[in-house]
Amino acid sequence: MPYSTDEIKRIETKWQGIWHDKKIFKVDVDPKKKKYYVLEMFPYPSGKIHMGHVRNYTIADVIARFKMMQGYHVLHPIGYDAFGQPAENAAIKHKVDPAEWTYRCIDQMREELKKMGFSYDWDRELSTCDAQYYRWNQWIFLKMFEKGLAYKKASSVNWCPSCETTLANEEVIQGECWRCKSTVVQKDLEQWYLKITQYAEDLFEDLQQLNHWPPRVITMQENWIGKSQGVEIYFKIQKTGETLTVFTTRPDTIFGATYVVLAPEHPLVKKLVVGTSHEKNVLSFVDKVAKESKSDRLSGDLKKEGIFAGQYAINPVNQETIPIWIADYVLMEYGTGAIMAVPTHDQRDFLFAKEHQLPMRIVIQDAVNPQQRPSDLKEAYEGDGLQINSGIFNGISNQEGLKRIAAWMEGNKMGKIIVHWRLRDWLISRQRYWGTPIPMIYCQSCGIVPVSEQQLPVELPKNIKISGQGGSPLAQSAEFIETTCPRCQKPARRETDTMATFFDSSWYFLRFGSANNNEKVFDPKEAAYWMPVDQYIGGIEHAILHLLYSRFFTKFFKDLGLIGFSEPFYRLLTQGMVLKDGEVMSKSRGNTVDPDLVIEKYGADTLRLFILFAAPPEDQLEWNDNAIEGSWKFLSRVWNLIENKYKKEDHFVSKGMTNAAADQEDKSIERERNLAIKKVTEDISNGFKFNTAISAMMVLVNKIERYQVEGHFKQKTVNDAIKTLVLLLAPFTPHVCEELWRIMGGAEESVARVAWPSVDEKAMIQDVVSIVVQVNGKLRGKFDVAPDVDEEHLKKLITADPRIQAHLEGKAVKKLIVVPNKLVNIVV
RNA sequence: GCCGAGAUGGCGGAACUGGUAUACGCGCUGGUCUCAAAAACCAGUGGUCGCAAGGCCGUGAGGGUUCGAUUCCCUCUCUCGGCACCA
Repeated sequence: MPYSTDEIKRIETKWQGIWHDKKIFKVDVDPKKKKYYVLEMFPYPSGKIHMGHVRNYTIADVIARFKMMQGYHVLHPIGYDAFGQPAENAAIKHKVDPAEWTYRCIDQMREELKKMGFSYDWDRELSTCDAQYYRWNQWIFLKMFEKGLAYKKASSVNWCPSCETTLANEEVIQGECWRCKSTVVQKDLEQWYLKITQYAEDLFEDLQQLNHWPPRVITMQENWIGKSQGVEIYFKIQKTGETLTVFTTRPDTIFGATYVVLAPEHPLVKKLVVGTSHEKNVLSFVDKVAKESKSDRLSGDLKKEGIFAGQYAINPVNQETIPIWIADYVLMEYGTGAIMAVPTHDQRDFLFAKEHQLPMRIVIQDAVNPQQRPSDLKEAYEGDGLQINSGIFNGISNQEGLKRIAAWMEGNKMGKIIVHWRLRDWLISRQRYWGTPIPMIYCQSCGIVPVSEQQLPVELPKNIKISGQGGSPLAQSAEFIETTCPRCQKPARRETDTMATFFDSSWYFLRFGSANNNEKVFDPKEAAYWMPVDQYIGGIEHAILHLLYSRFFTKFFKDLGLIGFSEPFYRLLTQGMVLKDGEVMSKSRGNTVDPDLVIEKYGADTLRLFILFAAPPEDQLEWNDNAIEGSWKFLSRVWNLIENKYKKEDHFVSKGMTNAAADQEDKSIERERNLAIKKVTEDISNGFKFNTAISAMMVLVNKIERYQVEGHFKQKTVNDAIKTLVLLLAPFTPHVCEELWRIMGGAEESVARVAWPSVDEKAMIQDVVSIVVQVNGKLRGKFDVAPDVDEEHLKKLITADPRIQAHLEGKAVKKLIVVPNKLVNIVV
């Protein structure tokens, strides 16, 4: 049978059926076996898979199948991150029920995944929109509430005017909604938060353990959590005696503070100016800043505007009276919303002070370019030096001053040493329908009361009109809202907001271990066996959001005593994007390639092979309609190898060769076979270099074909080489390999259960090695010699060669460098 | 501005701890087969000079270390990604 589209379809359908029916990839806890948990970031069920999914899941599948063949007990599950806005948008557009729409999409998605031949344990499939899943979201929320980690507060929040809902800080990218790119505005609302900041220290410190994560993801998380060590300093307002707290990371410069600045939103601003001659101007300035959007304020020319508040503060270290200003370059969200300004040693303060002719004082002496007068400074000096004008601290280095001044201030109650985190608490309530109802009840007499665990799940009501016109859709349903208070049994109302969908995905990896358990969120014993995830694979776009939240939840579960580890993902691979014509594939650009059409034309195996071969997994991958033909051709050549060259009977084939020459050929194939095993195994194990692993298999095929042409070999040796090839290739292109394995008489019910081939080091030893000869570092010749030949002999051999002699003519040999079995360099 | 990653043929990409640069594939050129085409197979394919043998140049640019540098060090250019009035 020739390798054809029809044949491929038959084979792929056949084996997908067998894997499914015989549950080849089903696993359960087995303490006797060594486990391996491979997980890909589960998809949002849009109904169609795209090339990004194909790449992500193919990478995961090769790893899963490779580990299975290596004898690991592999957990490789799949599910659907099924709550979220697209279902609501579809509901508005097509007038369908979001649940119906979502489940239909899931059905389509499942079919597409099956067509790719992924090795999932389908018995563990889950969807976050199932009540059997989201009831555990609610359970976790109640636990967090119980521990004081879930709380409600009124605050200025991020609001997306187009999605009509609140957003977490992590969902605002450069001032825009991560989903729809609308400009995010600030609104004052009362919302539910998770106290992720309580874990800031752990989330930051434990990054050190994640040695198998891409460094850039670590860096991104470090930046996001944003640790800064500093001091809170207490200034007194001269007139009222009230305390004004500022935050600084440079306590060594405190003696150079010549004014303080408040953010326009700072609560003290109004108090300072009320009833004074400054009131009108200050309030109108505050008003003006408030009208600028956050993104306007952060971008643009960074012009610093400000106004004098008409009041003075007292510097606690020297009792100096300095003016209080209000300026837009100080942000209410960071630190205390107030700073001490040291224009000589902070460039922003410097520019502001110049603009408004505020005083300056140098307190750190630049050793290279020492300045005495602030007026000589062209810019702030932010480097190290000796303390001057700093009272009892004069003469010490500022690095020393940093510690001693901080400790001294703390000792004298002028301030407090603290760590400030950039990370904010996670706003999780959303004014949307298609999500997990927050299990809270508002009672007139008891206040905010949690739903009791026994009453979970709080089911999402059906038949809700979704207009997209704002307000929580659940508020429409009287039947949903009206309930009784679990505490006093009086009539009460339910919370109508739903949870951010990132809540759902923050713990699904634990649920996969106990996917069908209806008694518990997950079974601690199963979690102890399967977790942590050995290899997680997904897109870089989740470097902060999902990965940070998942780490937070894991730490929370550990504190609950449900698990014994604090990091969920041992190893992380972030795959590169799939590009077409140099741009990211996207519907809006109209440059997508539908995986379904590619499967239709070439089959899943060819698609898998191409996507693994075209680039290393972490790099961007340029889709190429021509190049995929190469993958098809390769599989066709492998196929023909078995059709044409694999023979059941082992017999000696030699066409006019001496036995010695035939043995030589025979040895050579065996060597190539072992080289391929070694290369493929190492490439998968060390960094998932699938592209070079595939090229090694191509090399083996080239070699086998060449030996065939010459016709000198023992059949058994060639058969072995072909069998090995099929096993090595099986994780990459499983359908065709299952079929070939069966044709060759493989006994196991699936090639996935056959042991991965091992390397015979002895078979790789060569009788001759090629020695490269250089003269002055330039390649001048090659010699085949016996391994470990002695230097004198080698020298004689080389210098006797006329080609080498030509390059040595009339020159004295200065030096001879010999790298054993590799190279000789003659220096003249 | 700060941090991180990178730059290799016409293209995607290889190159172990410094040791034959361009593996493997795509494309291209020529050939075999065919009435023809497709497919398949074979050969060639960094630039340049040369009839040839062979020489010279060549991994973003410039310098350095070394017998020898894509690999190590310094300076610079460009590309991509992240963060960014963070006190």
